[in-house]
Amino acid sequence: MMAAERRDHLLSLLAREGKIVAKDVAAGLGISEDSVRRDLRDLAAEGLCQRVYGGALPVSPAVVDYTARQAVTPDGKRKVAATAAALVRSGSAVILDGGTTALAVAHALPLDLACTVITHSPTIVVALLEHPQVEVFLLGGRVFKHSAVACGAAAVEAAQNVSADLCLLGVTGVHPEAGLTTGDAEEAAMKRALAARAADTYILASSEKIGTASRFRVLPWEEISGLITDAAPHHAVVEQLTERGVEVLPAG
Amino acid sequence: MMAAERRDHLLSLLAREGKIVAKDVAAGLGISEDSVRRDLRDLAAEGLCQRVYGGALPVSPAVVDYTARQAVTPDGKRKVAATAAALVRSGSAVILDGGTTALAVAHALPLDLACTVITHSPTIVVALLEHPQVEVFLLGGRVFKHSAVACGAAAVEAAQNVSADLCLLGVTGVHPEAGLTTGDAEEAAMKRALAARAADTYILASSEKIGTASRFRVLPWEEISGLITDAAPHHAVVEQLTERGVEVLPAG
DNA sequence: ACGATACATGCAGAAACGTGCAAGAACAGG
DNA sequence: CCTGTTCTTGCACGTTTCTGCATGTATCGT
Repeated sequence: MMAAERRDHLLSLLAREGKIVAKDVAAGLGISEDSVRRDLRDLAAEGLCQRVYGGALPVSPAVVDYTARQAVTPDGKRKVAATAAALVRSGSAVILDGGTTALAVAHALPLDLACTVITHSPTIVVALLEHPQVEVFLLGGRVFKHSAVACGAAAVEAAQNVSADLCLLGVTGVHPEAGLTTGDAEEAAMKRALAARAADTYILASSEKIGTASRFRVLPWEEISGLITDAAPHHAVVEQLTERGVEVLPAG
Repeated sequence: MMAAERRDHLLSLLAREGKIVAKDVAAGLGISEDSVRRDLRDLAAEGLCQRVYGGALPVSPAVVDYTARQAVTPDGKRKVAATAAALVRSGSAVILDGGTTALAVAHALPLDLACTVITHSPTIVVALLEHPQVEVFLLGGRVFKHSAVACGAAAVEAAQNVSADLCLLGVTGVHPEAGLTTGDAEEAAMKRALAARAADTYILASSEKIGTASRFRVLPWEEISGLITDAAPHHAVVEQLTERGVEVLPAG
């Protein structure tokens, strides 16, 4: 069991169980509590968990930070969402990812727009309830608390049964070398499955995502139709992407 | 149960119930009252709650969403929900219907309960995000705007792939002759599909539903395990149901 | 006013913690 | 192949924190 492996184990355990008890993990993995404590200390230093007496807890309970994120939609996300919403034509079918930016897109859709939205996010569904003309198809599966979307084998399978004109994907990292990335492997797989079911795929990337990379690759540049961002067109990373042939739609 | 975990528990309990009784919490968590009091003292010192004799209250009673929720969730539904929530055992799998009563059940589940909830309601999923220990499986399908649940062939098919110990169904009509009814044919079919996947099925029926009937039959009396209602046990219709062999669980 | 209950405080055992240290593995450079 | 370095890991030790109990005090309901 290597150190990095242990760290991953701890993080996934934290995501899955909502807490970590140092003693139990040590016993479970057959390593000393000291190592567990050391790892937890490091993770806490990186802001990936909150150290408490006896173990660790998520930085802030998944729910809390989700609702908190939901409370305020930063200006950048709103601009990106508005530009993305403009891509949705009346009568078309669009696959909408989960996450706060996608949620902003749902809110940004014209109230009288008639289209079909396919999503794996219950939050998006709830948001679209106030769009009477929008037909919603929900992809089911195991719900990942962290991002409040359906993931896993069942969700991917459900995605195989739909097709759409457009797919709007959120990611957490947009990097010239690393490509489009997100922090969870299951989510990455789900996003790939969604993108594969649409004729065109656009990435929603508010400026703070530009130039950063997360752990898991979602898609290579070749497989997306374009990137929607509010970052300045002359931004170094954006220019690099344009050179690579990525179509960048400026938002704002 | 770690100290930090306990604090979180207390805070969420406070947010949900609007008050904390030290003795009850101590008994509920199986810890000494001293620990609870110590925690409450600390929380009060941080301004996160207001210490009072016997327990604690929120810092500002106005911000408690409990009161707001209480306003929209009638007393009857809350009682029914609480009784239904008590049926859910730790580690079990429960199918939860859509609708306001089922939503009340989701809110009534203990925050530290570990179980699996299967539902076709995005609203329920969102509500359960604040239950870190609850594993949620979402059944996808075409979303019916009227009741905000997934219905139709895809949803019924998705339901075929799950099994549960318990199914909690809401209906709009409970009538001795007409049986259990609801206002939409698709929803009725979906409820049937859900009930078929659980070992036991209980009906959530706040008192205003008793004695009324809607257009579409959901299930015959024989196929349910019981009825949870806040209607008086000597209510004419309830007595009739009891005579028919329906197990009635009083909520109150 | 009085009994019952809740409370604060002090205390002791237990558990968790941080730190220093040494043994071992991985690795680079000679 | 050897050697020095660095990193990791487990252990030992002293320290801190937690928790339940006991004691005495404060507060509540009647």
